[in-house]
Amino acid sequence: MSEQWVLHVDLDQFIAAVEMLRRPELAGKPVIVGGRGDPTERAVVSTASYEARAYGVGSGMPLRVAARKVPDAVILPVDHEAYLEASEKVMAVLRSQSGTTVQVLGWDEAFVGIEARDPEAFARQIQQAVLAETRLHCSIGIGDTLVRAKVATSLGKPAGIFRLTESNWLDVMGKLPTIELWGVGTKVSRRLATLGIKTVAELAAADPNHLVPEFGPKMGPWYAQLGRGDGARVVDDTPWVARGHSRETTFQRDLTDPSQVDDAVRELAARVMEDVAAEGRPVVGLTLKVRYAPFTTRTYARKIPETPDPAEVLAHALDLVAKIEAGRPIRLLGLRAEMTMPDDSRQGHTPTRSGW
DNA sequence: TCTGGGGTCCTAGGACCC
DNA sequence: TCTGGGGTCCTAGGACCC
Repeated sequence: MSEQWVLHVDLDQFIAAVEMLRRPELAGKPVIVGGRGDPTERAVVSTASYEARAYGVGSGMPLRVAARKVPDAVILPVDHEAYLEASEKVMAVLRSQSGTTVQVLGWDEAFVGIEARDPEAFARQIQQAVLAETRLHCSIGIGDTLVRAKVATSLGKPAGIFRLTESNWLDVMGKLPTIELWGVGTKVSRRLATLGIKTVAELAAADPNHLVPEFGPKMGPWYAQLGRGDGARVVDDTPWVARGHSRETTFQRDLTDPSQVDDAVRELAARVMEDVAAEGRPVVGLTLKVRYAPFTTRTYARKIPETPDPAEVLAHALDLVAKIEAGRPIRLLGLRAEMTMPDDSRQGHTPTRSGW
């Protein structure tokens, strides 16, 4: 009997692997990709090769710190186009396998819905096809829900396959801390601990209503469901519809001059509106994000009358700039444009937390 | 030597209306 | 003079993911 399965395909050290493909001499070396490849600049690590991770370098770490930890690391600039191109090849391979439904989650990962008697055999076939077509290795999680497939992948890394279903979920995951769950980070795991919930098993056993006072009516029950590995079982390949677009820049030297801030907003608005225009949808809201040095972040948001006109959007953006605290040095400036949804409702694929 | 850039969603609190 | 609830909209902030 064939059954429905969810596969979660995740490329191993994707960005570093792509760099090694075009520079084979890097294989086996500690490779760090981040920013413009200059460790003296304000930037963070996008990906580190397994060799670099052995020194304690991970993504999100300041590039300067990473460079200090691994003095002989090869540090490369981020090359979005190259990763996008590699990603599209991988996704094409996944779609080309017969009977697959592919839901892309990012450059280097996707859910793949299949019907199979032997999902491990199917997964091996995918790994071989991806390797043959792209020379990239991937790990695959197999699950009866999206959440279990996603979590299973990390147990199969690197280049492995792991199956998590209702029947072995608690055996495998029960004793692990809640932070191992996808969607539970440092803050939430700490708040769960104050309720006496430290492990996945404890979360799975929690009464959803007991979590509502702490996390609210949606998130409370959702965390309880996560603990059980429960959720959607069907991979949804409906095309993605973006809710908005944003651009951010971090200034290498803090900005204090208001005219410089104005110029920066003009530039960000222009770049954001390029993306918006490409979709031909109007803008309905704006958010300006400011990081005051050293590390306070404030957001200023505003609904605006629906418009597709970049000049109008810019005018509203410059209006928001007036809210910036005068005289405080600015380190990061971001601008986000929210767009209408088709039919003015949420259509297309919506991987909301509650939906998963 | 402090902390990127692109996203998503949820919650709280105030304003306002009936 | 004092003050009900319910509902919606908006803004700000938080949390998480890759």
